[in-house]
Amino acid sequence: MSSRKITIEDIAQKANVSISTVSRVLRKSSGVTAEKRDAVLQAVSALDYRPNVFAQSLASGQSMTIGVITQNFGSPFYDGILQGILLGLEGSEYSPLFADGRWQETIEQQALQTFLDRRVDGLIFVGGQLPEPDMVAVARKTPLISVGRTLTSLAENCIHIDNFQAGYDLTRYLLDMGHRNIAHITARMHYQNTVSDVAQRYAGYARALQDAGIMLDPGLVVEGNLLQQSGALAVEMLLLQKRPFSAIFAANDQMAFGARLALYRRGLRVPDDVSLVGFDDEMTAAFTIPPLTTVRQPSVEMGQAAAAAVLNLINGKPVTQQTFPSQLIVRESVLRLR
Amino acid sequence: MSSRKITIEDIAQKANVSISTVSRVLRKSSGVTAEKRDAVLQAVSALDYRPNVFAQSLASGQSMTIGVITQNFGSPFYDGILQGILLGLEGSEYSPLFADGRWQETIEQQALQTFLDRRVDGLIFVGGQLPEPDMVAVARKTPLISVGRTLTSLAENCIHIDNFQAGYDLTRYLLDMGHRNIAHITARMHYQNTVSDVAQRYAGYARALQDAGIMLDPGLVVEGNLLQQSGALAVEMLLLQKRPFSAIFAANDQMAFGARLALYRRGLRVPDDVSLVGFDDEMTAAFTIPPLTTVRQPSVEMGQAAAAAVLNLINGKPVTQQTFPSQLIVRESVLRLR
DNA sequence: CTGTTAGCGCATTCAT
DNA sequence: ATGAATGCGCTAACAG
Repeated sequence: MSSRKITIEDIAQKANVSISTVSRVLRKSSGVTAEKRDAVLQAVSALDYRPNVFAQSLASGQSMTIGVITQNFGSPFYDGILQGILLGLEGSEYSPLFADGRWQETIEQQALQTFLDRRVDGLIFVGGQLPEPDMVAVARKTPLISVGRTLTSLAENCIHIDNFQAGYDLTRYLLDMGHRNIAHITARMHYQNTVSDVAQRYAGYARALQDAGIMLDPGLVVEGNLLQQSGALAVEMLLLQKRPFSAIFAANDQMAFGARLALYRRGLRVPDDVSLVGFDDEMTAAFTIPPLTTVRQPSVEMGQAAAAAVLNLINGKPVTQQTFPSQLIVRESVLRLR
Repeated sequence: MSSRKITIEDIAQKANVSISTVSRVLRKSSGVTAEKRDAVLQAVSALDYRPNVFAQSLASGQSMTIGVITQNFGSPFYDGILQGILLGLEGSEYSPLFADGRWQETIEQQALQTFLDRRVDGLIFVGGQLPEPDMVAVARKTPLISVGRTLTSLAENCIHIDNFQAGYDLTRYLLDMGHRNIAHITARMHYQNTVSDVAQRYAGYARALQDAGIMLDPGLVVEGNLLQQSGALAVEMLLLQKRPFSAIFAANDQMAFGARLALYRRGLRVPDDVSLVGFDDEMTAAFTIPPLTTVRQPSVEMGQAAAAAVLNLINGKPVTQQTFPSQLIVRESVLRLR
């Protein structure tokens, strides 16, 4: 490997200018003669020059990166958001750095630290477990946006759908289909002082029942942990209660899948014996048997919005809380009664 | 924000030593008096000092990072590999940088370029579309490992299962269950001069039939694109052929899910009318109706191996091609005939 | 508009 | 064993 790394100086020489001029055309800052500019550009492509990002960052104090911390690379739903972020960052001078918190707070903490060490200019959390005070502390130093998790003390920095409304509408749909005994599979609703999105879904469910003059039966509300397995367990518990129910509203698709399997194991058909609805519209929801009725969050758009928001924050512009509309996706997992 | 960023110099002052000494204890290099070492360490934690990675990298020429390029953050299978990589890197001085190629060559190319610009010390490709010559060129400059994609001219740098054997075993299993007319849903088998993993699966399928004295019926082999939708289309095509088949072997779970839906739409029951097997053992495979028989690749272990391998390459140690065993996961989607 | 110069924060010789 | 000095490659005043 004889080819020494080429630097800005090589370009300067080949273009017969000073390194500052080279820097100028590269950073497209103040005016430079078209002539010199072309010469520089030519030299750059001729020598296939790539600026050293470390030197750049060290000198400028900016890393031109945005750290994205998600909780699960394997989830199709979060994946949509990541796609959106990618899209939203396209064309901006910033490039994303990804990390996966794996739903474990220590790992998330590490990821955050790594990003902070890398001097990211902005942060996007997709979900997350970190205590809200920590988030606030970070936000004070670094522009921060949260998607899919609502931070009460950082409301403007959050991007989400109206989970209450969505939960209400979904329950309302089941009611309209003639269901009266609607079970609900939720998940831990509070974390530190953060009210999670599933809590809002639950609240919507409760309100819809109330508005319909139906007494909410606490025995029909069971708690899972958002994973498939817990959905199956939830159904087992539900069945143990011996309380009748004709429909199940799972707070996310994963748990709905688990519930689906448990029902199958018990010989209960969907939707003939029990109707089932989920939440998130994961990719596979359309391919289950039967295809699952669920709620779609505009994840890609939300990701784009998140990207746009950090960019704004970085540029000192203010951001306002953004609520996106969700959409009821009606498929075949719900039976019309009577 | 009065607190100016604290640097190595602040530590040096507080510990009454020179910055070089501080640097020494931090880099755990040559001997330093226990006394001074402790003083430095104390100052470090007292001031909560975090070295500037850019300065470090600029001065040392190393970034202490490993770039991981995957093709789909949303796939549970790839997710296992990423988990493994995380595990394998744990404790090493290197931290991973993730990027998602989104199955698009241009994006993958960009991600690679970004990593190269960031001077990653090593690269791990999880799947990928880049032309093999490009990969070879990159490998010449930067330690590189490929997981889930076999590069013929970079064999030692690849980590995979024996896809031929797995395809053979899976087909053999169907034969043992009494099936004679076994359809196969595959995918594009060649990309540039790379023989893809699904091609090996197909070869195993073909050989198993041959060994069983069964003539392979080309009409029973259809091509998809690894996505769910294509599995559904494949079944439609299969049905159009009017050729009888009692089982379908899809080259991956995603296509199996699609096939499952198409069968459902056609009123065909699984496994009563048609048996179905997939490949990859994605998380949801266990939660479909019925649960899907498939092949599990030890993705986490493969990820760990990949991490270990890059680390070795970085340290100048040689690596050898690694083939992992796969495991047949028998579930309820296959009917024993007669 | 353009060249010169001084750091950015740290690793690393080179002396001592 | 330790400190002083040099430079990594680039940006950003600063002069001109």
